[in-house]
Amino acid sequence: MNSPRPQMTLADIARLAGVGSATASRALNNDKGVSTQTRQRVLDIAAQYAYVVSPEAVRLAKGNLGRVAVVAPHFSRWFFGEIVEGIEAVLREAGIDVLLYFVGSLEDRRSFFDKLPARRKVDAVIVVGFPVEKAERARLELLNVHIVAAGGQHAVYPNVCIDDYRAGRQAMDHLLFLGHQRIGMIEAVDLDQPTEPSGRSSAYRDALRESKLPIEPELVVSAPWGGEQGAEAMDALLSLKTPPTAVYAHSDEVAVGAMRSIRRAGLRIPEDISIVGIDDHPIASLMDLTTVRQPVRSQGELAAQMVLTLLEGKPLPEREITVSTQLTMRSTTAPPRQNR
Amino acid sequence: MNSPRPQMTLADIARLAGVGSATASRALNNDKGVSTQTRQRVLDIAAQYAYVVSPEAVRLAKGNLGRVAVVAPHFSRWFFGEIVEGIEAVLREAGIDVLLYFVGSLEDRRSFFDKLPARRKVDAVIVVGFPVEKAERARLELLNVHIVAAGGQHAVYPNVCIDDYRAGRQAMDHLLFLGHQRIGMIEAVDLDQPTEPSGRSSAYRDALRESKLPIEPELVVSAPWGGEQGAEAMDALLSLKTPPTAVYAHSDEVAVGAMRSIRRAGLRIPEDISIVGIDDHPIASLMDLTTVRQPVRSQGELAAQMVLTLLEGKPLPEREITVSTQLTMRSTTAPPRQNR
DNA sequence: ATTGTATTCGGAAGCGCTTCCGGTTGTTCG
DNA sequence: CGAACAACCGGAAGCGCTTCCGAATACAAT
Repeated sequence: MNSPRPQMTLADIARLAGVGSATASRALNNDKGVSTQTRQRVLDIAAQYAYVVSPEAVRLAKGNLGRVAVVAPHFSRWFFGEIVEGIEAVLREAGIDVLLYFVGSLEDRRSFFDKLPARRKVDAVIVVGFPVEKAERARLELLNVHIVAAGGQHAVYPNVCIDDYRAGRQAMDHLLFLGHQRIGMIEAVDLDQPTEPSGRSSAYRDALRESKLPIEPELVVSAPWGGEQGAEAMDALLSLKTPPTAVYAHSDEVAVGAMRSIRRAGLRIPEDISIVGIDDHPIASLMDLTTVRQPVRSQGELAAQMVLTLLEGKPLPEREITVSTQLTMRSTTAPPRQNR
Repeated sequence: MNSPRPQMTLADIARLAGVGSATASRALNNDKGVSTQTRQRVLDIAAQYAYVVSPEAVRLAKGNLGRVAVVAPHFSRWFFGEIVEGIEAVLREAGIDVLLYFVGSLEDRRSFFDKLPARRKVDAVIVVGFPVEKAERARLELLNVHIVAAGGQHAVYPNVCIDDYRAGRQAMDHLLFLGHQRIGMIEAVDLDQPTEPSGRSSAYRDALRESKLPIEPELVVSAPWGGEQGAEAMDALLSLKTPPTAVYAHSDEVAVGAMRSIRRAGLRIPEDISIVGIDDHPIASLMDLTTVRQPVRSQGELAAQMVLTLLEGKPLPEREITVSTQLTMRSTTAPPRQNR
């Protein structure tokens, strides 16, 4: 099936073309110092024998790697896939290979950070969507590699992300503006990742405080990212003696889950309960969900570009890029019943 | 910031440990033929100086690559992300690196298949979710690499996928069993990919035919994968003089889009119109969508395992693996109005 | 004491490429 | 016509590792 046809080497091509290996190399790499005819001859021979270079040898000789690692906790979630697409697109453009590391569980992470230094495989690593722990940072520094974070604030490294606090405020202020007084929050947390207090949460409290509204602990429930979890959280909110008239969810997926609970409880959206999410996940538009849009793909692209300039040895124009978010009103939010 | 601390080489470690480079190599690789003390000494020195091997050199010397490419048209769509997760998990387990190639547009594809052979970078490639064209196949064969297809039927190469026809029948038979007589189909197509007649479509016609129901062309509309497109397609169906009482969509995303159209048209699901999708996308559960479930992650895992056995030079126990699908009934399907 | 067998180790030859450096040509200018 | 210079090319030295092979030492068997 797979004929192990002997791979030709540069030396073979050189010999066949009747030139030295140095010349062959120059011809193939489009370096100067080779006459047009010689170059053509080499190229022809190479094409004829389907010559392909050995990237290992090239890299060994040149001393660079041309590879960057992308580390993320998931890929099946839209946000991550989208961001990785962005990264891949610009990196490939630059001729750099993208190595994928999927580190879902804490255990995976640990093993990733342990083994990484053992194999000097990449020029840089892009960490997508989770904070890097102290110990992990130490490992990373060991191998003398550039690090960039995308889609997760991370002051330690150059990073690109949204302003979580601002996004949260956009959502909350919208609800407040509509006249809601009793607003619930479904706080998204990640069990597997070391979690830091999110700006999305403090935005909730600040907004309430500024509106002179009480902050009632029973109105905030937390749930892992994900629709099912959002649904459960919403069930909790719904079982309150006096449920909220509006809900602010940390993500669209969570919000959509919550919507199912509301629907199943026989309540209508937005007549009985308003709901707003964050992300502008494709599903948001399909569900007519009001949300705070964040550009995801470009976060990936920007992070990749940072890596590129870092790789060129240039300084970063700015260590932290914050991409802007905007409220996208659809039809899951409306003034509370009594105000209509 | 990034101290370009000189990287130690094997030779350095060997010298420091007072042994030959051969011995150092053996010690580090846990080969036999090294006394315990010597080995320990080398290991200590290596640890102390944070020695990391150069994978290029190792590969050059050993002659193998240890890398496989995963090629997919998207990553932000759940199906692809999930399948890639599966692949990555088993390949990493085996110590193999996963290179990512995202080939959304036709153009991307072309350039991918053109350049791939120019850099003998991988031992195998896994093609996810799209058929490989003739010309591309030729390129692939050129570089003497294993090829496996996942999530897309592809008789040419070893592959793992679902039985599209069967899945379609499961959906259609369900609708038919409920008593629907006028069933629409939203056929998903991919503009950027060479498309082959899908088993999902022939299932529709066969099912109708077997039930002695007429096949009306106006009842089938096609749309690119994606919610918005599904919504538009549904609009078309809705604008028929007599719209269908049930709709079979080729994917959940399309189905969910269609649901929005139905909802916006003031119709109720399933009372006025039933709808069934394929995939069991997480969103399906959130929308209470009846669908035909396919195991996605395991398709990725199985494909990766195929690659592994291929890489070991063993023959494949079976060239084609078909994973089974099952109807998952939720609440978007019910008997048509008049039959209740 | 001698021969034999294991065990441990180091030298050195690659792996396939890039690149420095010096040698040949061919051209141009004084 | 000779010198100066450019353009082109080949030999060979790495790049950092693995691995073959032979040397050295140790220890058991004769």
